[in-house]
Amino acid sequence: MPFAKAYICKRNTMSKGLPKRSEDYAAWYQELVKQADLAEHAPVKGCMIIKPYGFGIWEKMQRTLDDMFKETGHVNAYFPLFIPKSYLSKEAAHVEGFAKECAVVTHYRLKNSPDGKGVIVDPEARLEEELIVRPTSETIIWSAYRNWIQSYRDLPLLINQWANVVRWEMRTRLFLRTAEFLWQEGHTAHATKEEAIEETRRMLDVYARFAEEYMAMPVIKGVKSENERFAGAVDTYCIEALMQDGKALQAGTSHFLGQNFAKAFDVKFANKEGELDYVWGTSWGVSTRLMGALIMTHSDDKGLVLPPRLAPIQVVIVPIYHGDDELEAIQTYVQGIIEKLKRVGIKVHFDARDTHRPGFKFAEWELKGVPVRLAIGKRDMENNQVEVARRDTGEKHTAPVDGLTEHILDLLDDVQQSLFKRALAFREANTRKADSYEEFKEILEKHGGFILAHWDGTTETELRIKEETKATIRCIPLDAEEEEGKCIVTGKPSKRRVLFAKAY
RNA sequence: CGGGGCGUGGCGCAGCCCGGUUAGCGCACCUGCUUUGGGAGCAGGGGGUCGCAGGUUCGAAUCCUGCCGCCCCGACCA
Repeated sequence: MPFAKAYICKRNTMSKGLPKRSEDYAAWYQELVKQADLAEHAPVKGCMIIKPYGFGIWEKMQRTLDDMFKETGHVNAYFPLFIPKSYLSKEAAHVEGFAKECAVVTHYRLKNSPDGKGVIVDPEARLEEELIVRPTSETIIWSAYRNWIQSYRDLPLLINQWANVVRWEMRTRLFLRTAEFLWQEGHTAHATKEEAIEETRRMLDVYARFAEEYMAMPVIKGVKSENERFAGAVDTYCIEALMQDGKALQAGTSHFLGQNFAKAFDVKFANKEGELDYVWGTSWGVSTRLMGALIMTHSDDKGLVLPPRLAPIQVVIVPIYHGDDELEAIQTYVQGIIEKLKRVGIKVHFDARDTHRPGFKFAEWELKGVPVRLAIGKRDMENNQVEVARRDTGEKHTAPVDGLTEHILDLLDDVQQSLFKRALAFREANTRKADSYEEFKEILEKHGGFILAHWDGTTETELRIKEETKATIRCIPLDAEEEEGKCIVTGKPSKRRVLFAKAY
């Protein structure tokens, strides 16, 4: 089982226990990320090292999403990390949005320091045009699309790229907000507005399906208010999830770009009638932030809790033995079990380490969130059974070795479903309606969570609420019912409730 | 950018006020023996330019000056 070995042998801290979520949620999160061996801080401020176990989860996310993108007709490509400074400024709202957090490359050479200590930037080697490290790739991609698109026959253009991007953030947190992060960004071009909007919505649905079916994380699909919209978009759609501490997390966004980038980069096509028109664009992305969402949706005071569909190790087997002979006997005995589990695609790891005792291993695999644990000792072998423990509830039972594979498949499926149901129940219990500003503030202070309230649709009101309560409009839910009401702040008429929360 | 905190073996810390043996503790690591159904015990062992640069002093982890870095909490953002 060499794949699992890399996940377990490199950890450099192993303290007993985590901070309690109820006492210090931020500390719990931070410690969990480190102790479960997902990531650590890099020497560069705001950057992180994603460790093998954390990256293993990300890889599963990537693979699943990538398949979903392919199924919906997209292909992958790769565009450069560096963007000429002039490109960024071609779309007015876009620069405006990103200018404050760009890393800029100004030189291309170092030289030995005159004092003999280390190296310095060679002042002779200044770039003629400075380069921006991409905070997102719309500009460089649309500059290429200009050459790729001439006719309606070139459309739609459905491209995705997996990449790293850099946004120089003031305040960072592992996975949730880092200066450099990994993501995918889809960039599509279409002949009609309707088709582009359809694409925007389709990819939003893909994200929602991924979040719910794989991450077991319920999300609310919605549209952003003007204030929260992506810089350069006409409309920004999003999926919003609720974390265990009652704060909202934007887990993915899909933008309808209108013709904004087409106009900025002069991307025109000839339609069937031979008339020239600007193409319609979309862009959509999810990032390693999903890791943070995953952690904060399911995990508990004992550690990580992973949904089976994204767990790098789905089943761990811990032998309980006296002496080397017994260990060997168990090892032989479980071979058959392991083979069968593998054959149906279950990722299984046999923890044969003789340097740690069972109790230690139990605690460690719980910390790492492995969904199902099997323990096998002499007694079990004699009775042809194993002890089965599920991570999400902590429940243990014994199961016969005969038919174990089917039993485990069912169990993994059950864990997956239960996690989703539990998270959904939590969200429902923490989604409340407020019909006055007083009530709104009270809910926010007492419970946090999502609040559905009427809003007059103006940025002024939105900003005032944000200023006074720290809560923001997470989205206007797509499935919001038509309901006559009055804005909780101004009393002006409103046709539907919007979703508020304090957010990450 | 404001406020707070911290830099001492891999990790977490003590020591610093009040300068003075060989810089200490827990975890981790290595060796051996006994252990193994919920985070093992004993014995032995290795590992440190005390963030960096100056200064004061017979003597600096400790006092002074300057610098650097990181983390946490706020204002902005996925």
